[in-house]
Amino acid sequence: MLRTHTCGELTKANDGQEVTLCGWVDRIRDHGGGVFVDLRDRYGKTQIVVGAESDAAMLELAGKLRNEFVILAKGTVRNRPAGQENPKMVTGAIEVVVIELQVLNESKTPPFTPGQHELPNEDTRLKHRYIDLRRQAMQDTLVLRSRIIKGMRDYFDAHDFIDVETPILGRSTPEGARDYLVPSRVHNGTFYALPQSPQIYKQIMMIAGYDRYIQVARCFRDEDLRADRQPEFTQLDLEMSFVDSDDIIGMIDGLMQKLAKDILGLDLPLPLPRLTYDEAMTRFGHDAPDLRFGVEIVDLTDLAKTVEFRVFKSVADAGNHVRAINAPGGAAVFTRRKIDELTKFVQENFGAKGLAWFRIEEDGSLFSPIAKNFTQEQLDEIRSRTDGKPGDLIMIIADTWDTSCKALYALRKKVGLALELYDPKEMHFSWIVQFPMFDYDEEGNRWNAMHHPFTAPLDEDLEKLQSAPGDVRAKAYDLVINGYEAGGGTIRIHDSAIQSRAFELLGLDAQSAKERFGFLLDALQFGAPPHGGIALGIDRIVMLFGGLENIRDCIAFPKTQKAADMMTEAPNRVDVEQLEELAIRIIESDDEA
RNA sequence: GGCGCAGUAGCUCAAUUGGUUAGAGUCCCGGACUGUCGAUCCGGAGGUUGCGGGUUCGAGUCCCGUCUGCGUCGCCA
Repeated sequence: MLRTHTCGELTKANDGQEVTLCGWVDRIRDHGGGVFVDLRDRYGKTQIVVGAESDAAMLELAGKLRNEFVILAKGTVRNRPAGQENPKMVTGAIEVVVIELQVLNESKTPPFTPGQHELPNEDTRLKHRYIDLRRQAMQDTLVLRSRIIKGMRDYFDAHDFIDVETPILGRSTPEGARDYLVPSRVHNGTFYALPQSPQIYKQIMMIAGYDRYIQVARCFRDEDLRADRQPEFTQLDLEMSFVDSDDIIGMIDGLMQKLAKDILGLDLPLPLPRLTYDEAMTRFGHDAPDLRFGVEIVDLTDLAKTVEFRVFKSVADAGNHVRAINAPGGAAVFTRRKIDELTKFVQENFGAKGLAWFRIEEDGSLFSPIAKNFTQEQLDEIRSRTDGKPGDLIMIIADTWDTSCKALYALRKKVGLALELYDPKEMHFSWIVQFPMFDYDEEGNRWNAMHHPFTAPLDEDLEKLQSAPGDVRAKAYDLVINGYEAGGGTIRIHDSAIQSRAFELLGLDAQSAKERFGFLLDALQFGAPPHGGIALGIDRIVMLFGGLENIRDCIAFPKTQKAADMMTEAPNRVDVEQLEELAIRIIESDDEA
């Protein structure tokens, strides 16, 4: 090692010691006769001094240092003169008086510096990611990520799980998300698919008798990005045999308790709270609600049937829904203009027909442009059902179930944020369980698997597979943290009769099921144990534990919204020779339609 | 694919109703200075206002198109 210490560890205890530090020049304060340099590595910063003790040559060299030069400084640790300590620095009690100074490497003037106060725009950060990754915040996050993954591995190792790698080059099973495809050279005209998850492999590991499997698995989905979604992401993939839902949930409960304690110092009481899917949709309009605050949805459909107001009455009579949320103290924050914006927002994003609202005045009366359409009794009823208090704002969506859920969920999120109804540092863990097994595809006129086609139904719902598929609930569970889906899993079907029935409902005949999943269906017939598992989104968990707002900040080299890497400029065009070997021809489209 | 926000000096931003030579801080270059820690002081350099059209006597500003980044809806079994 060129160095004897890092830049984050020297204290008064090292006074008088001769040390050698290596690092990057973070900042220079040049007084002519004396130069102060903050030297930085990933452990911290230490002030080094070239001053009276130094000869002219070293002073000249120090004067030539610039931001992000890589230097080696050999010197003596010395307590700083009285009054010159810097309490903001961990090493602020000491400084290193330089005896020998070497420039290990110069740096071009960087487009931005890791220590600068205003963060550059994201494209600049992504293009020069090596500079961005020098920032304290990025380093903290990558260390956090490493600790979380190690915590997971330690926990599962202690519970007898084994870590198995599954293929990256796999078979395309076109269902769900789009695949990333890799052309085969040996078999021209055929393609591998990158895994959307190791789902099928881990089930086969159960059939093979490795009853506790984990993997830190890279997954790929060729779909559009979001702040919390990357095309390439990492999940903690897990599968267990001889288990039911409670066993998987319990295992992950234990993991979350450990991580919360080790990483955040939080004591999580177990079991983590569980909500059924129906409950979540009814109370919050979403299957991953943010439970750090209340503001639950109140159903006013029955009341709406009795009112004169045609907008409400017609919706209710048509079998649709009139539902409300109450923004506590929202009247002051959501002005008429803000409400107009919210109305436009729910109309444009969710196709809602409108947004009705009531403001509760100081005297308890309800003010609204539509108030004249209601009797006093009806107004009182609206107020009491929504638990309205003076200063509150009641927002009502009259629409289909689906639209009212989406609009009210989105409004609830905005209300929680705008009214600061929760502490941003708070963490709330919960499970959403008993998802519907299928949802109906109106356009395709058929049932779709809500999770995947191997998900097992609840035992008590088995007979409804014949009579009422839409009412069948699945042995499925999602882990929700602060309104984000942090993981999801299911118990799998290991009974071939039930599996056949599920395929039938999904419109897959025996022949096409065999074509698509033949190898798994075969394997399931050779002694498949009852099994199930879960996948936890590691990037999202890092984001949530780190209190961050987007997933790119949790990944060393993330992709942009158009799935590009700004640093390497991937994806890129390749040589004609490469394409020829793969028997691939590019069709250039010159029309913009 | 839809909707929205943004793009001006290396970086972060400003520029009145469309008006004359596009400014500031920082960075960079040169100089001064031994106790700074967002050092200070003096001087200097630095611009295809993302790109392409259009309107106008005149466009950073208005219009059309396009590219890039971000947010979001669709999408993500």
